Amino acid sequence: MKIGELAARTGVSVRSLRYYEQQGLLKPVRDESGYRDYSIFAEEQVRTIQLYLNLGLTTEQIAGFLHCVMKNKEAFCTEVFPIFRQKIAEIDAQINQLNHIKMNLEERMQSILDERQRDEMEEGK
Amino acid sequence: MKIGELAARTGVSVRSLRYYEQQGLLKPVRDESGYRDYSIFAEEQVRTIQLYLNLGLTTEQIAGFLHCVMKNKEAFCTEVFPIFRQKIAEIDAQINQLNHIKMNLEERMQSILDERQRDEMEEGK
DNA sequence: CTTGACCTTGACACTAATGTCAGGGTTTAC
DNA sequence: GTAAACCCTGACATTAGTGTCAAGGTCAAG
Repeated sequence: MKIGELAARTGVSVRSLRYYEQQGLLKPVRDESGYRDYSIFAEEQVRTIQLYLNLGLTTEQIAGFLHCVMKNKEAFCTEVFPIFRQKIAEIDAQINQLNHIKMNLEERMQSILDERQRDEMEEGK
Repeated sequence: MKIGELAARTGVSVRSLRYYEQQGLLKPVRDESGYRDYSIFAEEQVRTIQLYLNLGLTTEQIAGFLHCVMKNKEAFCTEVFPIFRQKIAEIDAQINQLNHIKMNLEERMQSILDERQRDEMEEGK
């Protein structure tokens, strides 16, 4: 299957497919004229890549375990667990920071409201 | 005050001070030889800029309300509220997305654990 | 009057995945 | 045999703030 067909089947752009290859995620063979030739497994592989990209993993991280995920041996792929744990820890840290910022912003809004209230009181006295 | 002194006082790099100026956040005058000359108010202004950058606002957003925050009239600056509200909404959306991703990752880890368990059972029977 | 510390502008690098364009080769259908 | 549709590589742009370098002007102390 040529790159255009794979792109059409998966909804992933030709540009991205070439990028995944460059990052070591796909390894199509080349035909006589240099065109990429993808196996039938490439389609599932691309969907898997997209899945993990959407979960916020980088192509580098995905490259670290894609080979065993594709063999349906996720369960015995020792590379998967630490990456998932690390990602979850990152997410927790991000959520914490966002909550801090949100609270800070809310405090600021509240103090503005308080100040307005005070000013209205003073005007009215 | 020249740019180096302002950088030393605030802990913000010379590079960043020039960038803030380019983004319309600072407007130092120039002396005869073209050197930037900052007023004494610039120091507080820079600290304020850093505060809001750390809260995740962009220089463009900060430029939208910095003038009135600096006059200590935050309370009557109509520009502040919608920006804060928008930022809080963005943060909520980000937290939601991160939670979805986290749950997805946890489910995946759990299903790997379950699969391992199943395989161990099968081996042992 | 020279040295070193400071200032100026302009430019490129970084991150990560993707869009897009240019310039050129191949294949397919008519 | 030609035009359309496809493929190739390489390169630059995007975001947003900051680091860093080059090439050069200015200033203060000795």
